[in-house]
Amino acid sequence: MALARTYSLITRQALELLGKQIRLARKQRRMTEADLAQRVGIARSTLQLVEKGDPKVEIGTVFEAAVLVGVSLFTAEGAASSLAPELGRLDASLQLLPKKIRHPAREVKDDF
Amino acid sequence: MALARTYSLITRQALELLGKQIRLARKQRRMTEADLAQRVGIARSTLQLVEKGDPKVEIGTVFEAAVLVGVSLFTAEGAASSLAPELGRLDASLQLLPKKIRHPAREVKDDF
DNA sequence: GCGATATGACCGTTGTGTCGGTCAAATGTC
DNA sequence: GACATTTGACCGACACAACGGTCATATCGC
Repeated sequence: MALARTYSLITRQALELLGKQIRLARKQRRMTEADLAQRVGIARSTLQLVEKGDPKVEIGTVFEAAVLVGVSLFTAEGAASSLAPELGRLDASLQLLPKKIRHPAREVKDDF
Repeated sequence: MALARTYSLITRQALELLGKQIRLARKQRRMTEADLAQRVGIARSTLQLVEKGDPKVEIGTVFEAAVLVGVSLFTAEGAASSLAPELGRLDASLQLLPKKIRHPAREVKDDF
């Protein structure tokens, strides 16, 4: 077997959180696993991994499942039909920075 | 070739947003692609997909990259060392709902 | 209670994402 | 300006995640 990849605590918690949000939202909408899976276009077994917060599922499928049950990805509660404004702001910020980083950051402070 | 999976606009925007946040944060920390990729433990080519917002990368790698450059996943700006409280709340909510959904939700309103 | 069915867990096959490499172009440094 | 280096794009091979199926169990509706 290959060496298992490791994930930070925050990553694992975020994954578990997202999965449970999806599961909760699905139940609130009275959908079965099979039903939601079909809507997302994935197998039921895959949806089970998603709701468990498995790190190895494609991010696109997880996000899509979230959207289909009404879990807002970046915006607070409900609202947010478009993320365009934020995208624009990010583009602007990126323009301000140099396109290439030279100084390969000798030592970065892992303060988190 | 197989039929390409489709993703909703919101999903695509969220993916692009997250990718650009990572890219921005990486540059602000003066890290090169190669540097960050190595830290995350993935190939540079994969990191490029992550920063582009490609839907088919593993969600675990994307989240890990985000964490490593300081992009907060669910909490607002900076803070948030632990997501435990939210997890607890979700668990509580889940307890309140029936464990199994019968009524397979004949028609769900796709209002989004 | 009983029947229907949703869920949890598991498994072999197969499609495909990841790797690691290359090359050209663009950028920042001196 | 010249050089070192980062970035963008691409590719074949391999590892492995998704599929979709099964089975046992537990739960809900009646």
